[in-house]
Amino acid sequence: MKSSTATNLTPRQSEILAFIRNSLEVFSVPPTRAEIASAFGFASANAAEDHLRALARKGAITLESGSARGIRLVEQLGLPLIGTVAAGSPILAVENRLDTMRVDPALFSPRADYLLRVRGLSMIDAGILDGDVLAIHSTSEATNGQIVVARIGDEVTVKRFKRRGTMVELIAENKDFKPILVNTRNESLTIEGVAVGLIRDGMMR
Amino acid sequence: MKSSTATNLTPRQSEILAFIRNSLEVFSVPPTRAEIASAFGFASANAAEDHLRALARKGAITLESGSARGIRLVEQLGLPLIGTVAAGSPILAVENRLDTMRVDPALFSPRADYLLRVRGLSMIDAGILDGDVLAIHSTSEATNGQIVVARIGDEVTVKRFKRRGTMVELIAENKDFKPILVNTRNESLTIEGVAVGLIRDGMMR
DNA sequence: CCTTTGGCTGTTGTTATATACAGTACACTA
DNA sequence: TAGTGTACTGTATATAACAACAGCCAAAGG
Repeated sequence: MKSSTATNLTPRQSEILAFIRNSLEVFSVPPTRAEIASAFGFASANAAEDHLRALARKGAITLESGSARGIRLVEQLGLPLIGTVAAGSPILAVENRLDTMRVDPALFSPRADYLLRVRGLSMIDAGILDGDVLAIHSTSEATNGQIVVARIGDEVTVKRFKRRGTMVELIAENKDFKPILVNTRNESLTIEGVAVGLIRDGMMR
Repeated sequence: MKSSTATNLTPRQSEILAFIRNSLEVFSVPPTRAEIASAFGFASANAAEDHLRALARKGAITLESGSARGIRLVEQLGLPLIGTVAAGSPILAVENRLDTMRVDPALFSPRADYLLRVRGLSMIDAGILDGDVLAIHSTSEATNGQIVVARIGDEVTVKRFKRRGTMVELIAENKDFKPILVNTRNESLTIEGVAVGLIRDGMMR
């Protein structure tokens, strides 16, 4: 299996990483380039920048472009839980991130971009129960048989995907639900992503 | 007694505080003014600024002036453990902060500014044991009888302070140690601070 | 030998962020 | 009824911070 942290770090890079950890622990903020430089006695903040790039390249951190103190430790990175989707409920925007779950995005293949909690029983025969969290890979491409996150106008739903010509069939995995038929010629249908995994928590409750 | 968190927060202020907590939990970074504003739908980042000031005034957070994302939750604020001082060991600079201990700075009076771990037995008769952590109030003023952090040239030591004219006596609280006599006329002596408290951890080990 | 990589210095442009100031509206209270 | 605090809008500005570019030096490796 072997996922998680790549550790081809040079000694110096490990020191930088440790400093970032320390900064988070002690100040609860990641450091700036200048702070790193001054802590290590660099005359130029760019030395810190280089180290950060190396750490990002090696997968130890991620850098939030343009954001002040935008250093994130991959080891405490998770996937954003974007919202809850039922049959017909509006999806929340990425900005309305509800929570983060500490899950390795690379656990799923293709990699998961965000999580979505499913409400309702419409996918129960696919083993997707009420309250389950779906790992979603963002894409507008779907192939027949995949479970997709689809947006029809303002409404978002999770269904199994089946295309026949210009007709798309969104099939609930529950015999009590009828398939949704969409003619892509005159109705707007957007594929938001495909389900690449599932997480079920709170099983003991 | 009554210290710690003042909770005269308005509902709105509590929401802001909760958002900051959430931001720290989810992104492991405090939010910017703009992020707060956009999360709450404020048209102006200044609304966030005002809330932050109110929260800072009420003691829920502290604001690091001029620093990007310089919001700190008081509830997870602590005192910096600056270094270790023995009789004659060099003190570490504030930048060489070793750790943070979650202790209310206002627990001590006057308030503690940093912590110092003491090595050695030179103050054992004052109840300061090897490994104890002293809470230090930064000041260059000391009165007779106080336990001070004194710097003589490059060396830092913790002793009881006694001034007689231009002579300063730094007295160890251990009969095996002789007092240090400093003539402030020709020797450099700096009072770094006075001990205002003591913390002993690891008593069960 | 040349090339690459790590680890730096030094400089500069852009933008993200903090923060001050002026003003509005509303609720509370002395 | 004037005064105060909360909760904002809107504008403006200084600077903190990111990030790109150009180099230098030493060690490693093919």
